[in-house]
Amino acid sequence: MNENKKTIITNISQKIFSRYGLIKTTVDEIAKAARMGKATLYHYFKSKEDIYREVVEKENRFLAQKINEAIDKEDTPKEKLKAYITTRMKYLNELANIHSALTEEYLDHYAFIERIREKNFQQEIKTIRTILIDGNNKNLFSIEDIELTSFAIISALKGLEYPWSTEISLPKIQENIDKLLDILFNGIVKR
Amino acid sequence: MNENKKTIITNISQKIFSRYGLIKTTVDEIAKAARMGKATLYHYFKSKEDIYREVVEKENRFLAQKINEAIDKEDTPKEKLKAYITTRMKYLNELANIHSALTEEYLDHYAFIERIREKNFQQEIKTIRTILIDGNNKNLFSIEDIELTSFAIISALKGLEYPWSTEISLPKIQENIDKLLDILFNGIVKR
DNA sequence: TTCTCGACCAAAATCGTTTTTCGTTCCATT
DNA sequence: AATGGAACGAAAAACGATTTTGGTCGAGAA
Repeated sequence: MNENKKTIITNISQKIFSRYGLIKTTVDEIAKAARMGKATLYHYFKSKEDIYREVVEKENRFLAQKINEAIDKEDTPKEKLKAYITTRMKYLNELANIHSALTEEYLDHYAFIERIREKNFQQEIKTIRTILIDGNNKNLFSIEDIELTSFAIISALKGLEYPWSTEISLPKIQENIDKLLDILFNGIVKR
Repeated sequence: MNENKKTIITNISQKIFSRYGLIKTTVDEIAKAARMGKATLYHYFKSKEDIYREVVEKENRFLAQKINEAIDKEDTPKEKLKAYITTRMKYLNELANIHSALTEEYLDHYAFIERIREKNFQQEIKTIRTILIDGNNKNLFSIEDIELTSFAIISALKGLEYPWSTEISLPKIQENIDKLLDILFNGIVKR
């Protein structure tokens, strides 16, 4: 099995899927862009869906890697959490396929999309939990139910990813993130 | 102008729009259900879209009223905020038209839907701000930037409304709301 | 004068049929 | 084992005819 060919196909189809999505992209298009016959694609992949799954999983791994790198650069759990959300949003904007996979309704009925969403979610839970446990251990946080708190924080952060308001400038988005993190850390109740 | 007829049309069409949505509902259907001729509907309303706008705005007013009633019943800003999110979610589940108006992509390009979304959002901002100011005045909260904090809290609460996770039981949803509110109030940083 | 509604109009949607496209496989060749 | 042009069959798109639907007209009743 030629892993190099598989990688070529993945890289090339990644770009085309980014631009046109799963439906509008044709196998013929991918084959031509990769300078191969269509049958060759089927030598390396099970189906068109399989190519797309590989592309989305690749971007999900890349996203996780970038998030982990950003978190590892910080010392305090506070900075880690901040790095987490900032990096996640930055790369979700860049990685069109994983972004689509997580948000587009037309992909809802694909089983593999469901698995990727679950995986991405478990990655989120794990990452947040790790940061919270670290915060508790360093006596900076005071969290009793780590699991529930992780879940609640992810809910809150989802509100940042969801395109619910149309007229928010980019500076305001960063201000919003900063303030939300401030509230999540310190709360609004007087100390 | 017979306000009673207008009300009859609005109430009847509200039920039909709830069930079938804007597209699948026909003017003929509404006319028959209201026991009127089609032309009569056009005597009271500008267009089909105009009837739908009236229905959605009616539900939005009702939602606001229910939220205000729930908030007024509480004494503390904490309880008010809790009542706010609980009541909002409860009634958004019941009021199919305003719920659709706020969330359905196929309605995105209607100007009146944009205005309703903006109005609903301003209502949210105003309600949250009022609660936060009350909290500050009672020396319970310690908020410097009311506007930004309102905005950030709304972001966080949006994460609860967004159907981002598929396998959440109803009890878990309530737990999640409670924990998120706890975090918003007290933060996770050790006090 | 206001309100009502059946008939009508034009545009949009639906339908059945035909044509084209596309995901996948076949099979000969390298 | 890997390759790729051709072929296959199902699905999607295109097409033209027909039906449906949003909205209006104009006569009549209240």
